[in-house]
Amino acid sequence: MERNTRPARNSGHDPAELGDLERGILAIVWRAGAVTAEQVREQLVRPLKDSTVRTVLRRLEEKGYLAHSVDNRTFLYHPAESRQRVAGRAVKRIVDWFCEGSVEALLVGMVDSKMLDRAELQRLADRIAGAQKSDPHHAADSARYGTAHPKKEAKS
Amino acid sequence: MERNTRPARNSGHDPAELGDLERGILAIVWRAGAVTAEQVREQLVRPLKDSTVRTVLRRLEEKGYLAHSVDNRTFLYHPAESRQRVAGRAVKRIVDWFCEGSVEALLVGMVDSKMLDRAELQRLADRIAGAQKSDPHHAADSARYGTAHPKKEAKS
DNA sequence: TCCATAGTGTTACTGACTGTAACACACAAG
DNA sequence: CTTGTGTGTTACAGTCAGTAACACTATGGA
Repeated sequence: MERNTRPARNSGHDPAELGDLERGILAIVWRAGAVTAEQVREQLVRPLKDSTVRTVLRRLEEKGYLAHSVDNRTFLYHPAESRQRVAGRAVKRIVDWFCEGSVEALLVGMVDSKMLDRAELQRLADRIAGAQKSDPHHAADSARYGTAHPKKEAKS
Repeated sequence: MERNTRPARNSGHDPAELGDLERGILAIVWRAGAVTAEQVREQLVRPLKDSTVRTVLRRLEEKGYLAHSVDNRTFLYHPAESRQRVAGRAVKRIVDWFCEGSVEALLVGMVDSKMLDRAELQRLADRIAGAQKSDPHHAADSARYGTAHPKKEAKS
């Protein structure tokens, strides 16, 4: 009888449902492209035990955000999806829940909350339109939006 | 020492951090405009005890989503913020977390995920721009984006 | 061959949060 | 004063994230 007694926060697998640490680690992986648990650990601001980092990485993989390949006995984690896609899905959920599916309402809300002004929105729309037209099949980019993080040495 | 041992899922107060029931009840309040716990209960699909509903309403108020006035000994809950604003904030968080603040990256992700096509984005941009121009100081609207829900009796 | 090392797999505990609700208390009406 | 009706308080179970210890396993050198 499916007792819906539990919060079931993570039905499916949605980005907003990540904890701070998970999100932080996910961000590190996205920036680096591919990293080992050790490398992730090194980039953390807080000192965490190695097993902690690995547990989180494993959970992120279980949740579908990461994937890994084995490079000579060592796990090399890498994104399973681009940040943009994940963000897009997360936003879609929000739009469905809070704006009843209306993207317009969302954009209005953003402009409304001074998160975005109409001029910028217009510019973005133009740029997106342009980008789409000139490159209709990009999809897994990651190093495009000025991370500006010198981390790079992620052992590629 | 502030042990950051706890998940602290709800730092501040963010919409994505709401449970299903909370979200559902919040939606009901948004639709109705102002309701009593009893009315909310009536609109729920699942049969919940009156105290359950009231607890959730109180929690939503604690979290800042709702506010209430007392109408002759009875609480009348109403939204503390418009859906659009809440959605806007939620999206902002996502953009900050997953797109490093780049709204453009987000929009790209949405287009990318087929959540939005560039033509529609353009149309929306135009409409928003127009709306903004004609009414540069609106801020706490709520009943503007065709909820299309026959409010009263919202349980349609 | 055998051990130390590096890395993985397993298991677990704690605290926070949500869903759900019982129970006690207060006040208005009859 | 009794009875509703509605509020305030308290609680418990389940889930999840943060955090980590411990066990296990190859691999390379002594």
